[in-house]
Amino acid sequence: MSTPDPTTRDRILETARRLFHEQGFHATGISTILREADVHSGSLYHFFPSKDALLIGVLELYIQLLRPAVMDHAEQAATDPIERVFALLNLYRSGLEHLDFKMGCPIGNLALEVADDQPEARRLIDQNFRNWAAVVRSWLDEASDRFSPEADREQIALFVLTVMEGAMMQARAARSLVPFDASVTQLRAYFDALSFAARTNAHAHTPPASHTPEI
Amino acid sequence: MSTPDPTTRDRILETARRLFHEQGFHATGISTILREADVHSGSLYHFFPSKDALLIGVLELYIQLLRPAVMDHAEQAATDPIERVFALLNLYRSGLEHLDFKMGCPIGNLALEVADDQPEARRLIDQNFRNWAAVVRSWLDEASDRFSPEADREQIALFVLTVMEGAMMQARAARSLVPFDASVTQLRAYFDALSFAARTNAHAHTPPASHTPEI
DNA sequence: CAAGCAGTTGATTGATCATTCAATCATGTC
DNA sequence: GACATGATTGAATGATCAATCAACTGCTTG
Repeated sequence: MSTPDPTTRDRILETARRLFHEQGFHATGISTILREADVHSGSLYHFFPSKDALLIGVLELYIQLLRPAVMDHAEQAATDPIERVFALLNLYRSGLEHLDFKMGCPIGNLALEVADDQPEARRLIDQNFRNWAAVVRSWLDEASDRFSPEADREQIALFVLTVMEGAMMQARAARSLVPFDASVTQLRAYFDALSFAARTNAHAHTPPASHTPEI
Repeated sequence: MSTPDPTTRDRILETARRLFHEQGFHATGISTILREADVHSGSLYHFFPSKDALLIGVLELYIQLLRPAVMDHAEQAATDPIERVFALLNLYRSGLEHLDFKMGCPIGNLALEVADDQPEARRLIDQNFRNWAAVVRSWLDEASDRFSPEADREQIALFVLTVMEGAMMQARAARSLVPFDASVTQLRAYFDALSFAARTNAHAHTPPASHTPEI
């Protein structure tokens, strides 16, 4: 009912998306995609002129999936905007656990595998990252009362993405949630400190914002 | 003088290391390694029985390179242990800039590309991460006066690695230092907050260490 | 000088890679 | 029912992949 008749194109995209996530882009052969999607090569090349074009299609699919497959679940898991940030991180934590550390963030995986000779794919990976951080940013803005006016919420949103990706990478390598939980715990402590600073920002004892590099 | 006759094995390892970093593991063909190292296939397979074994050799090489090629430079760039942490991050920043965002952290790249069917490689990637974090941990311990006793310096060291890897990934995707600098700035603010909390830890107004998940 | 052996040569293997394309099928239009 | 168009079939292409191996070289040791 909800998915009455997936198009051939959709079946190719979904299979490629899954295999790129499971095995990586280079490690996934076209023949495997054809077999698992139950499609012949001519059909694939009818819709996607090359493997690179297929990757672009997958990255566009991920842009569409961000809200329904990721962010909606985080928003459902918590109502407080700050708690939504950590609910989001917890979604990725659950993914690690359930898939036995075999797969990390699909965009992160592609980000490090896709070389510079695929500029369009690189651009779409960047767009995925920007959209992800923009949702976090919107949550932070909802909780603007818990940040001091000097706190750069755009930077903090990028920082949350940084922590998620770095924590996923370490957890996969260690096949353990320890580094992931450690990173999230430290991020939580930072958020607590920011909130504390916001509550006492009229005083003189706020931590100095020194060492901020020129950008 | 300093490198007076690299052995064939060393030449293979160094070429493979460079190409894996530039292009990734799967994207690098044996034939390319052979050409650029000026070696014939039999010689390569005399030392390394398979491409996977070559990857293991490269990862062991990286373990050896950590101190002389990375950490020594960070220690030379700053004497204060906390500043060494940020000097280390600045080394990676320089790498991004210098190489036009084409290459990130070689270990991080491999961490996301190497699948679970190469358990020995995965273990060595984890070892590289652990050694990296252990050096950071040793610096944090040197500056233990700037952390409150409750601050978990082991977790913080893992957190620094998380931030480095996540920031490198985002910077590469964006082809911009903005997300990298944003992440480092936020990490610096966290360190400042930790230091501030340590200086005032006798008071009642320290941020609550709530929401720490059980591990 | 003989024997042994680590190291090297380089052609060759079969498998798999991404991609092509002429033929065929399904569907809607005039 | 003729025609056009989009979609599908599936065998075939040449390139490249990792890996093999018998022959050969140069050095060391007795």
